Amino acid sequence: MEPLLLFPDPPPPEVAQAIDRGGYPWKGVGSTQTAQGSEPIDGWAGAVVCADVDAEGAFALCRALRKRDVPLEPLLLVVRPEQLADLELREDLFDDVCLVPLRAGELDARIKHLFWRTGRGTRPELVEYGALVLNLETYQAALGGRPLDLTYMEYELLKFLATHPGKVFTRETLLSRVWGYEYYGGARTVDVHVRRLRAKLGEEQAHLIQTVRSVGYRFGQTRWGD
Amino acid sequence: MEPLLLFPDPPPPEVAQAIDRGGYPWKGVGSTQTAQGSEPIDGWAGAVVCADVDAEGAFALCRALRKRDVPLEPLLLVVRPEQLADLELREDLFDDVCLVPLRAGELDARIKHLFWRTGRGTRPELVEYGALVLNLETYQAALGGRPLDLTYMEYELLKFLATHPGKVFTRETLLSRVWGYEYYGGARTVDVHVRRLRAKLGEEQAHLIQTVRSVGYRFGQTRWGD
DNA sequence: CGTCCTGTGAACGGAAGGTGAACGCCCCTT
DNA sequence: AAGGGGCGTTCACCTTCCGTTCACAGGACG
Repeated sequence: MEPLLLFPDPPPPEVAQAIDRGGYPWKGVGSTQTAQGSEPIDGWAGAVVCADVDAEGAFALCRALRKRDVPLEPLLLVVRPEQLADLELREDLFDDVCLVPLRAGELDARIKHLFWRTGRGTRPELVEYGALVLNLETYQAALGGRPLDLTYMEYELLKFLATHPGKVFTRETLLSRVWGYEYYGGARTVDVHVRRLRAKLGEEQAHLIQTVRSVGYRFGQTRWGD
Repeated sequence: MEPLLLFPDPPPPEVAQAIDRGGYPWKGVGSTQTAQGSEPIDGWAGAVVCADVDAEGAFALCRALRKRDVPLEPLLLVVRPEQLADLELREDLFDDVCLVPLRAGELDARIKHLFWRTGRGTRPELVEYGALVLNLETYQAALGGRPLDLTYMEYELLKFLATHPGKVFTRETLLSRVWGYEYYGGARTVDVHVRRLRAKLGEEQAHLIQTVRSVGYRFGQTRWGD
């Protein structure tokens, strides 16, 4: 795991101890310049900036970390209660705040939640497989940025397949899972929908849906098959 | 401004006082059921859920508020320090935490920051999407400066759609969210209102409301990246 | 070579949504 | 109290779309 950036250097003992207890690697940084120089190859996992002593330096660092091409996230600010008022016009500089003196477990819980947020939190519900992206909220599909114009059943079928990559489904299974349990109709219907999906995926990506002879269909690559 | 939801009912005095000091309107809610029943037409501005006494009830409420078609945001959880460990597998239920006993100004600062993050609170009186502007205070709508003469339901429907651009809503969802939970009527009513909205938007902008066949309606263009 | 199985093209039929109009309710005016 | 206009709702009709089916051809496998 990439390390957390901690300001200042050395950081307050209680903060460093709390982060150590959470098991996160970290590296102290004393100024904006050293932050650039000592940045890991894979970047920082996040930052914990203590503004309790050198408030000006802390805010300057936050600003610098945010103005980069890839703004650093998440950024947790540690301040004294009296400094809360100073945050009013600096909302864009941080993602969460923690007050000193720290309370047991609070810093750890906040870091956990921040990681969860930036990892999976507010993002729209997506189903992704390679260049294929299905947006479940907007009922839209795209392949390498190019939007796919799918009908309802095509979308549902592709969604089901893409959420179970590599697995083979019989036509009957697909009919019951995608069309509905009570569905009673010809199994060849699946074939036709697969054909149209392949056509819309384009010759390039048509192989994403593979035929497993005498069994059914499979979505996605197999590591040792093709 | 729409009120904040506060749990439980009545909320702890120190929490209620802190929110009053921030100048936010609020309404106490005692259970998941009453939360539905007493919800304002324009929805809640957010929620502050105190889990210090009735933790189970608080988490159940959070879950209910998040599982809706339009998840309630932002949601601030208030817990005792010993409860921090209970949050580990419930990261999706809240946006921020605050510990009791409260420290001066902390709750207020957190609510401010949450509103800033979610984009509401800063200017709740306007809803903008491209050339479309809805003035929530005066109940007026304009398209590229040209005022739109909308009826009440047309305005409400357009407002709801425009505040959730890109997302698809079924007719049933629109009926329950725009018309009200207890509404019982034909789903085709939505179609007619959509038609009139499209007509008033003009041929140029009629595409702002898109039909998603077999699903419902969607407002605005796709947001793939941002 | 024969048989299964799947790909392919086309056609059918039904469902979903657009459209125009009418109904009924409420409120305002006279 | 009667009349009328605005507005939300409902209905009937029609068009378009698309899911389904069929027949046939091509390919895999024994």
